[in-house]
Amino acid sequence: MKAGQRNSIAAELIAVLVAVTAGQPRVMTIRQGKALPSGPFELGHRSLQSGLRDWVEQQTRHPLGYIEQLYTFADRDRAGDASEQRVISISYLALTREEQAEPADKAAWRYWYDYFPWEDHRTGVPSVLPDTIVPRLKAWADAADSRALRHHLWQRAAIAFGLEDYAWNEDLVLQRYELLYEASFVEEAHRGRGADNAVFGRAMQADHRRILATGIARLRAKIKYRPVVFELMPPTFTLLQLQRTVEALAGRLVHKQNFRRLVEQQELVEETGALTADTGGRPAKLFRFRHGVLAERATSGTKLPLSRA
Amino acid sequence: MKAGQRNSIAAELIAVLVAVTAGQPRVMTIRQGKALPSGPFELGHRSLQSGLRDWVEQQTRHPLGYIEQLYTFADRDRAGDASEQRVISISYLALTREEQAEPADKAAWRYWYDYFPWEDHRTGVPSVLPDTIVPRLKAWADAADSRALRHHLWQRAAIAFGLEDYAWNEDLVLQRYELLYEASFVEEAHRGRGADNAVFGRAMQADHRRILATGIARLRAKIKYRPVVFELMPPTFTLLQLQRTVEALAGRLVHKQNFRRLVEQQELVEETGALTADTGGRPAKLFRFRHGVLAERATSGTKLPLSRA
DNA sequence: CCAGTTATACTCGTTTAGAGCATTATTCCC
DNA sequence: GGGAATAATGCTCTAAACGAGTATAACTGG
Repeated sequence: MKAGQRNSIAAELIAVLVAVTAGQPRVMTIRQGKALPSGPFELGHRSLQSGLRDWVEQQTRHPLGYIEQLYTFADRDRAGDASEQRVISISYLALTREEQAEPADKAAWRYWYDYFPWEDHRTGVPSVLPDTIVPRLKAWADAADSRALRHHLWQRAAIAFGLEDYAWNEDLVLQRYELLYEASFVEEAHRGRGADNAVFGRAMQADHRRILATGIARLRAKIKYRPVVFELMPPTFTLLQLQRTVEALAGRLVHKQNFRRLVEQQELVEETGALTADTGGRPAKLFRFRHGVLAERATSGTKLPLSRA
Repeated sequence: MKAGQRNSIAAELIAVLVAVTAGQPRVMTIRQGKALPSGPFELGHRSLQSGLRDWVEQQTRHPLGYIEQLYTFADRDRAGDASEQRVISISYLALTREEQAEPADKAAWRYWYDYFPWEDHRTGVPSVLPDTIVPRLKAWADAADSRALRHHLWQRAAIAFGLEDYAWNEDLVLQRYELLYEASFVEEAHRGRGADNAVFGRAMQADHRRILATGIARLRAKIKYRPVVFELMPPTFTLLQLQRTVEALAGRLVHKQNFRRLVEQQELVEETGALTADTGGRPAKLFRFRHGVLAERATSGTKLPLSRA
């Protein structure tokens, strides 16, 4: 059978475009922050990636740098309507430096923790977690029918949110979002019926927030073994700037001395010779990314010296 | 714009279905081992995964267990013809135990090292590497125009194949295949013009061998941090059987005592109480996978205690 | 009984990772 | 000019993880 003739299938390209500015991670959005840049894949596109570039650059006037594929899905219940038209969504993670140029149209950079307030642990555990999310998750789990199910749900919550004896794991962004979705604590879970989205983060259209969660999770995992942070850095930077960027992405603080040790012993950077006329404190050496590492090491990378407890 | 109407797009689902039997890794194929199981995604399918299951089970009569997405692509030069029809290929990695039932039709399990003879280092470096591949790569690199390019190509070869001061890295399956492709050392690179495929492994149709390489690379990387090996194991097994399976996938041997230490201290398995009436040697305890770990640990996993040099 | 084979227990030295202390070099403010 | 505050940077300590090796136990087949 010659495929495609009997099938009305369209492909949609979606980008999670990330930049870190002034120590804050941001994501490019359109429609008042309610959607990620996206557009249909068309016959004229050379490849999926070039199609993505076309759309994003058109919608946001911002060029894409590093790109990596996230996930492809086509679940029937996505659009809500069981129409004849079937859409395959192909999502990407893109990293860039925030440019001077004004984004086009309604495109705008948004702080990503506006969408996931419970994910930023840099200044300690966000109060919304112990105050609201955890008690509600507990109540939700307790409301389950069987004893086994109650235990199972609470177990999942404990792992995802670092409760009981489990430590907080910053990589579980997607699991946390999905748990909140399952428990109907995010607006997307009950469209139109209205929920207090103030507490559970800013909502997005369709499943864009889930895709964003996927992107954040991937990026948090990846910075630990691949030198991708540098895609987000300016040409030269101090080690503290680099550290702040990593911390912004990971949503948690790292041990400064150990971070330096790691970066230097892995020879990820080289001195430029210059110093910064910095904000308060002793002047810092300026570094640049040592591009050689990309060639030398197909493997290993930047492990985060995260704290134990 | 309502997408899809102006575009004639079809989606194809492709599976890299892996099993390990008698210490040998195998992949499910159709058409005399020249193709991976695949089929079009259709409107009737509930999701991409369920569509994949339908096709593979129909073509091979073998049920799929664990499934994970590999990659989605739609490069224009794939099919060779620049036709009006555009195909998006979505590939998956699937793990299973080889079943008793005869595969349907022309479906058959094939040793995956038949396709990549240079990837099996369990009994030492395959002779094809020093005897043929390396000299030819050297000649290929030396034939480049500029001095810079010569150095660059040889550098890439050295990293990918563990030459010069670089150690062999079993995860670089895809990089190695692509290098051989670039150098026109695999049959796929010059379709119809005929090459000695005996040396450079069995060829496959279209880019199926590249997809297989992607699957192997993913699996080799994944067994190091996630307990996915158990998807390939029978319900109970000895630690040596487990080790042999890991070694079959990784294409290299591991240190037996350290492997046991790792598996046990991570509490991946539990004793069944039974022993094996084994082949020669002292009887071994039988273990089963401790399914609890899947719930307990969303992160971390089974690092391989690989040898240094 | 012996050779061969596998299972299993332990030890040793090196490397890595988390944590903390100490010192140096600036700016800001009084 | 003298702190206080802020950063940068150098160094040590400890525990865990990792690669490697030794030793011993339990079985099979001749």
